[in-house]
Amino acid sequence: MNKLISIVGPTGAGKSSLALQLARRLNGEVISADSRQVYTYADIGTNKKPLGDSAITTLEKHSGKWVVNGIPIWGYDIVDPDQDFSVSHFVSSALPKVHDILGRGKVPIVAGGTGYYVEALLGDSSYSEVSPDSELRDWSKHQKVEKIVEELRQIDPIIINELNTDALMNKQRMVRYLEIAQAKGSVKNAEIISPLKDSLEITKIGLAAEREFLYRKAEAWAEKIMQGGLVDEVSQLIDLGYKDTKILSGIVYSPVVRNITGEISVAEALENIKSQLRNYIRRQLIWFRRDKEISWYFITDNTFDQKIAELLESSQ
RNA sequence: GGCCUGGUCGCCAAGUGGUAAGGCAUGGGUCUGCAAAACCCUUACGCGGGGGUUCGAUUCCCCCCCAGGCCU
Repeated sequence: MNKLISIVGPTGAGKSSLALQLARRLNGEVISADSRQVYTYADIGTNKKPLGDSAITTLEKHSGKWVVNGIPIWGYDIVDPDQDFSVSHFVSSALPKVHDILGRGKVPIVAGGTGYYVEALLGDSSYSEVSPDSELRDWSKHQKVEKIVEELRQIDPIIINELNTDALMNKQRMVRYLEIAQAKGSVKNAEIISPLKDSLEITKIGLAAEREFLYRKAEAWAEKIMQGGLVDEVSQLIDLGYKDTKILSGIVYSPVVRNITGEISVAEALENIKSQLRNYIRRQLIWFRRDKEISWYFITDNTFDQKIAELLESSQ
């Protein structure tokens, strides 16, 4: 059975560098599972381009992949910032890549912090390919969740019973379910589960550390990119006309935009970025906690290198 | 030395003589195309300290402490 390795964990835990190491050792190629690294022109704020990483000796950018130290990393620069991108796009792009890599006799190494993307690709989480219905979405803006839920109940009462109360209060998700139900008759009908889980031997590696350590590391990174090119990157994105895109309204980027437009100071922007990163790390840890198949490695453990070495031995 | 204002959860901050809003942060959680998203839940037997009045005070009175401002 063919092998696939996945590496997950919160930002800053070192997923990419471990992925590169494993790729070199095992004759593999990396697939990035990150909802922000797919965008062109967003290199520093997404950490595609780590600042001051001496381990990186060569770096070539191509559309859809970068080649770092001779190792291909797929999933970078797939689309421009003004284009739609979502789980389904990710799986459509990554799944063929997995087969492609296997077909060349190499090992696919999926590394990323977007838990939903990783799970959808591996088959641990379902998704659907129903396209957004802009009319429905516009209409829903002026509706209450209850109204959306009622509409959904008319079409698909079964799903309503299966949903928990948290979901029923989440308008964004209810609109999506209604969208799917309207297109397919029921939410269940649209369910897609990736087949990878059953056709590959998957090794899941989780990288983690103490909360405080991760927070401090993320804060240090924030300071580094703030001084080292993030502002220029954001200015460039704005100049290219991408001011109102998803990437610029997300964490790390939005405070910089607000600083550039004069709403907040540099210091405030930095604090904002740090606080958003801490929050993000927390949510990532909560997400990955669910998957009991993940073997966790603590990067602060002084036997970390040794344990990784043992892992490499066993996966040869 | 005198006068004034203020001292409420980690931070910001409402408020009442009848038993402490809210925001942020924190922590937990949900997850079928926005997932670095969206949403849900969670946090002060306590309102600077000590007396007093009262059936009852965080809220009223007295003293003290602290912070800021002003005056001599």
